[in-house]
Formats: sequence, structure tokens, C-alpha cells
Amino acid sequence: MFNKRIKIKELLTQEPNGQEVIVMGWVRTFRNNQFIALNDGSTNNNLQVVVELGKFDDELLRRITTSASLKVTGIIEPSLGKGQKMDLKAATIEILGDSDAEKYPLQPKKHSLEFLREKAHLRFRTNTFGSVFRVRHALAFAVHKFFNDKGFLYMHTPIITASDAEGAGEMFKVTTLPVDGSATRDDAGKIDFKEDFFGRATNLTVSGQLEGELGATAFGDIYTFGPTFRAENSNTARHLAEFWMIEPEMAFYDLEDNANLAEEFIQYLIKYVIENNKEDLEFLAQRLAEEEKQLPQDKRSEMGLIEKLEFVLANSFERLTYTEAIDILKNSNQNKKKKFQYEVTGWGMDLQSEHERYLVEKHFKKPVILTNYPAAIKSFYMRLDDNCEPGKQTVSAMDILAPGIGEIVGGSQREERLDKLEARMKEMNIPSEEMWWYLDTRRFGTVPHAGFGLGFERMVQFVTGMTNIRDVIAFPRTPGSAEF
RNA sequence: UCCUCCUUAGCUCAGUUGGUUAGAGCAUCUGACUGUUAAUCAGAGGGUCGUUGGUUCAAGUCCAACAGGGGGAGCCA
Repeated sequence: MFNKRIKIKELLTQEPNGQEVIVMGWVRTFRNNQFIALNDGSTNNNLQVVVELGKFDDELLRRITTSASLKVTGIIEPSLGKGQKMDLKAATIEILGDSDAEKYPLQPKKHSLEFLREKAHLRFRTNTFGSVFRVRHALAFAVHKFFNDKGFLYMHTPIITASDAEGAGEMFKVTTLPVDGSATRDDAGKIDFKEDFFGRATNLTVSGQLEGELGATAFGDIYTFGPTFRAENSNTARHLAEFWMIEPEMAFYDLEDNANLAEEFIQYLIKYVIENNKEDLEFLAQRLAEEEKQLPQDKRSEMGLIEKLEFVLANSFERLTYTEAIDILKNSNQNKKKKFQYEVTGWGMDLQSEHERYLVEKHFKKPVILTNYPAAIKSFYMRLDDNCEPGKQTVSAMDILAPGIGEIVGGSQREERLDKLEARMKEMNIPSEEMWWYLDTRRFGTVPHAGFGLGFERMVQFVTGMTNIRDVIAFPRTPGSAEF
């Protein structure tokens, strides 16, 4: 019977007054052959277990090593030492699992994040990753709470799909055909996917949006929250081959409604974590400040982590159109002095990440919602804006750019007019026959609707201040790397 | 995929213009001490210098390829 234990997080909120408790956890350090710092993952704060001299066998004490797991019973008393308010005076100590100190790779000292990435199966036992993953959990919970409270329906869209949602991005193939080249070929010498498990070529999803639209045009408001896969050979601190994305889709929403929801959503998530994970945020803020001490002054953040989050809560996001952004960039000193690696050539160009960073981090110094991009650089399903200047056709797209992260949200009002949508698909070589089911939403009771995708890991990065996306997902999948 | 930097003890790192037996702190082990806070003190063990090949009388040090990792870029969320 193990479940009579009290979690350390809860115990530490109590007043020490001689209560008898059972705790279980892992040893962080054993100081002075007398003080065990015990952690059970419920909080970064350890419980100090006091081992009275002569009360326990030396044999037992020798087995209390870093990361050994213990069951301890005893009495809670006010601590005689300075660092903590209570001690657990041990009556019994049971070693649940030994941890060979010569082989256990983590020590009670500072390890580099790169080193811990290679020990991803054990890094949860550190303070940094303890905080990161508790915050990640809180954010995931807050996502569901936000949408549930608003009456959105949580929709599970398929992970195996036959459609290439945005015509962009390499996809992972899903097949049961032999990979040694012996699969049946058709007359043209191509692999005959009629022989495959699903009777057609299938992939891992790159987005649940198209299926989400089917839900939205029946339920009104839906959201998805699931894994997404991109087989791009991207090697950066903000890309994963497997990541989690939240994609709300709303009927009877236009672009402005969409932007309002996205802004409210992001602020809600931040507020939830500030209110519910104060200790973890404080730890992460301190960690980030220490890390930034190593950087040259001009590369350090102007605000501390919590200060930054509170700033984002207190100020509305800057909204401007793509056209206005191009004007700002073109007239910036940075551009006039040719300090951009990619010159701002003018209307129609795609923004490079240095341009986005300039707008967010230098010009506005807060999150920015960029809208109404040129149609030529955006996806087929985005709604064409009416009354555009000749040669400057735009779509009702929006990207939300966050300081230090870049694009955190991408969304749009969807093209609900069948004729315009079909014309656009033809233009962009999207096979409309295969998408008959998608087009049916426009054939039968089409409505104005909109939605967006929020990269969950990027949101976790923004809130925790972790600079590498591989440190905010338990087991990162990146090109050449799928250990664990 | 491109550019760039890195790879020396379990970890973090030093190692001079190529030249005897490759060092430090922490960790580990042994002992001491015992109200400690990454405890402290003393001693000990621990290395095919990422891999392969080359240059040289001599390579941790120079050159090349490969592997792994960091930072930046592209693609994107």
C-alpha cells in the first residue's frame, strides 16, 4: 500500500507541528551523512529528511545516494537549520531502489542543457526540466480549459491522412509496403499504392485544419490539440519533426474576430501559468537571468521572464497590415544603412525572420499581429480580400510574432466562396478532385469562418524562457535524432 | 540543406611556436568531522585526447574525410 504518502508540495504548505507522514521520492543530495534532500517531482522544493546519528545502520546510509528512491516515515518538526521551515525526522527509511553513484550520470551540480539533452530520460529529475514540464502541463491544461469554458468542441483529427493540407512541407510516408524496393509497380513504374494498407498513399498529418473546418461548419467552434509531423530537414532551435499544435476553427468569424480570439487565448495561457506556477516561473526566471549573464550586454533581454510575461498581459498586441509593415521596414534606419542581410525590396516580398525580429524586438517591442499578406505568398485556403489595388491582391491572413520566438501563430479567415476557392486551387495546382469533401463545406451551407494554429512548443518556450525547442518537449524528434 | 564554431577524466574546462610521464575544479571511492544547504578537510583511483587516414624524427597540438553537438540561415508552427 503506497498511496498513503503525502506529496511534498502539499506537505510544504502545512505548518510543522509533529504530524506523522509518509513521503516517497528521489534523493537529490545527502549532506553531512545526516540531511537528505528528497524530491518527489511535485515541486522543485525538496523536503529535508533528518537522519539522527546512530539511529540507522551504516550499511543503509551508504545506499542513500543521488537519485536513489526512498520511502521515509517520521515526524514533521520545525527545522533547526536556516534553509527550510520544516524537517522530517526519520523514523524509518526504506530504500525502494538503489542508484549506483559511480554510474548515475547526473550530479548535484549545474549541467549544460546540451548534456542533459543526451540524458533526456533522466533530465526530468533536474530543477530546470522539472519546472519546464510542470509549466508545459499547466499550459496544456489551460488550453483545454480556455476552449471548454468558451463552448468549443475538442475534436480529434486524424494523424494518418491522405491530404497534403497546405501543399507545403515534406511529409512522412505511412505505408506497410516493403521498403526494399520490391513493392508492386504500376504501368508507369511507380509504386502501386492500391496495394498499400489504405489502398492509397498516406502520410502523417501536417495540420488538422482542413478536417477542423469540417467540424467548425457543423459545431460552430472547435479546436484540435495533437501531434503534427514535418519531414523538413530543419536544424534550428525552433523546429521539430514532431510537435504539438493547437488549431481552433470558428464558424461566423472574420479576420478581426480571429485575431481577437488568438490574442485573448495567448494572454489567458500566460495568466494561467502566472497564477498557478509561480514557483516554477520564478525558478525559470532566475535560471534565464543566470544564463544571460554569460552573454554580451546587447544580447541580453531587456526584461526578466516574469516581467516580460506581465508586460504581454498588460499591453494589447500591435496590429498592422503587411503593407504597413513593409513601409516601416523600408523606411527603417536598419534598412537604409543596409544592415539587413536581406534587403527590403518592397511590396510582395516574403518577410525574412530578421525583418520579423526587427518589427517585434526593435520597433514595437511587443507581440505583433501582421495581417493581409499578398495572396501570392500564402496558402490556397485563405480568403481573398475584396477591393484590393490592382496588382496588390491580399488575403485575410494573420501571423502573430512573439519576441524571441518569431511566428507563434499563423491563421486566416478561410475562403468560403466556392468559385473563388476553386479558381485559387487551380492556380496553385492543388488537386481539387481529391479534396471534394473539403469543397463540400462550400457547397452545402457555406459560412464565413476563420481559424489559426498555435505551435505549442513555441508557446512553452515563450513562457519558460527556454531558448531551444528541444528543451520543452520530453523526447525531441529532429533530423538524425529519435533516441528514447 | 548551407555557413560557422566545438569535440581532452563521469561533468565543466586548461593544455604555449608540434618536443620527456596530459592537468585543474567538481563528481566517485576511502577516512575524518557532524545542524548541513552544490557541507567541509585529507588521501586515492580515474584518459586509446570523437573516429579514420595523412604530414613529421616526433601529433592532444598541423592537414583531410567522416561522426556527434552548439550557434546562425532557409523552410515553417
